[in-house]
Amino acid sequence: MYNLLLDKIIEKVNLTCAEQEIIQQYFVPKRLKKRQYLLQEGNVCDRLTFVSNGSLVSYSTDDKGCEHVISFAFDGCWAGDWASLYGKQPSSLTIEALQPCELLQIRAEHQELLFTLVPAYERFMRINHQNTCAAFQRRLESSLGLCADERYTRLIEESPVLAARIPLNLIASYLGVTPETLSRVRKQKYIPA
Amino acid sequence: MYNLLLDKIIEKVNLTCAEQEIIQQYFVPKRLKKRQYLLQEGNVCDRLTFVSNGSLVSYSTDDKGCEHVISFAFDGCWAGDWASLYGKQPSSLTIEALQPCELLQIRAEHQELLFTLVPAYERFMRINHQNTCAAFQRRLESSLGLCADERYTRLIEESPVLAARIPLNLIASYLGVTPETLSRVRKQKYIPA
DNA sequence: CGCGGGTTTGATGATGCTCAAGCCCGGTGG
DNA sequence: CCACCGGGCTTGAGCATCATCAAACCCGCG
Repeated sequence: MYNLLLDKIIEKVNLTCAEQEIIQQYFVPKRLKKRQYLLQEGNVCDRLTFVSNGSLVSYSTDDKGCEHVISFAFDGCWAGDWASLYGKQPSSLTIEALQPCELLQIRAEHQELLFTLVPAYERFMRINHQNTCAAFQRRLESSLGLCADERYTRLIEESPVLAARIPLNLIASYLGVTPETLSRVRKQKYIPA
Repeated sequence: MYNLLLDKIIEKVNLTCAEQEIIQQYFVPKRLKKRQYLLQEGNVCDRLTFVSNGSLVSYSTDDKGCEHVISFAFDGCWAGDWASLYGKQPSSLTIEALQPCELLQIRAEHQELLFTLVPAYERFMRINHQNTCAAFQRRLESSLGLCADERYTRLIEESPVLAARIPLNLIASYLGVTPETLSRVRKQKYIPA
């Protein structure tokens, strides 16, 4: 259960056995069934989640009740509402299990402790957040600069895994279009004749 | 020149005088005139920039030559192409001075050194990147969930400073609409009669 | 077998873009 | 000092993209 977590960290920084022990102590396991919520809009997100196994989706809900997918998280990914977690504000996101999940969670205040106890963990998180920023930036670039079919094309180029594992209506939401539009884009793309 | 930089860091973490000295040594000053480029699309972004004074805009350019503003940076802000800086890939962004700027820059490899020499600096950057993630997330939420006039309304609520200092055509680009559309939105909003 | 979620298809309509022109205003040079 | 220029902003008309609404379809599952 903890193997993937430690592997992912060791991929970026060195950890002694003792440090690995400490890290494990602060991450508590949690299971979610399909369709269960990890976080609901309005609650404060007070812990960071690592996905050992399964998949999660984060989405915001607008005035009209429409849901907009902000991100997905698969095995080895991290999930949470960054704005809530680091701003101590109520979450605007809902996070839900797309499949049965095995998760590892650390509470925000425990993570602060861990940063001090294991500096390498803090370094890991710094790197992790750098990559998250980079990913968000790229996402914004496509969202602002490309039209529907280009966004879809780029998505399947860059994240074939995602395209394969996620139902089309959620991919549509992630791309910022309706399922109908995505359907037409795909038709266009694969039956160009 | 270095005061604002150190202030911003000390706002989040403690620094001894010796550490402040070390940090200063790695940040080298640079001046930019209005309209000058800090980074051009295609080059690798190999340094992180702190704005002591002035303002910068980062934008990506699409196939048709249209520019899409990704972010602004004012006094006390950080700028760079995260995807390029942390992914070692050619930048898809151009960064340009909107006003004469006084900047402080640190090279990526020097920053790695600094992380080790001054752990508090690494902590600061971790926090800084957390906040950047949170900001990107909020931006994506409005971009996906709100229509043009709602995005503009939220912008002037949340960043009146930005709305005051930036010409409308750049705000339009930041919001993902054309200047014409923004103009009509503003008319609508302030002359509702 | 029938239900229901996800996907597709079609017709219609709104939002926001494009193109084109005019306006406002500050800066420059005669 | 004024006339001219140019960039930023506004306004208008027509149009493309994509959303909406509605219905049919497909297929796994109870």
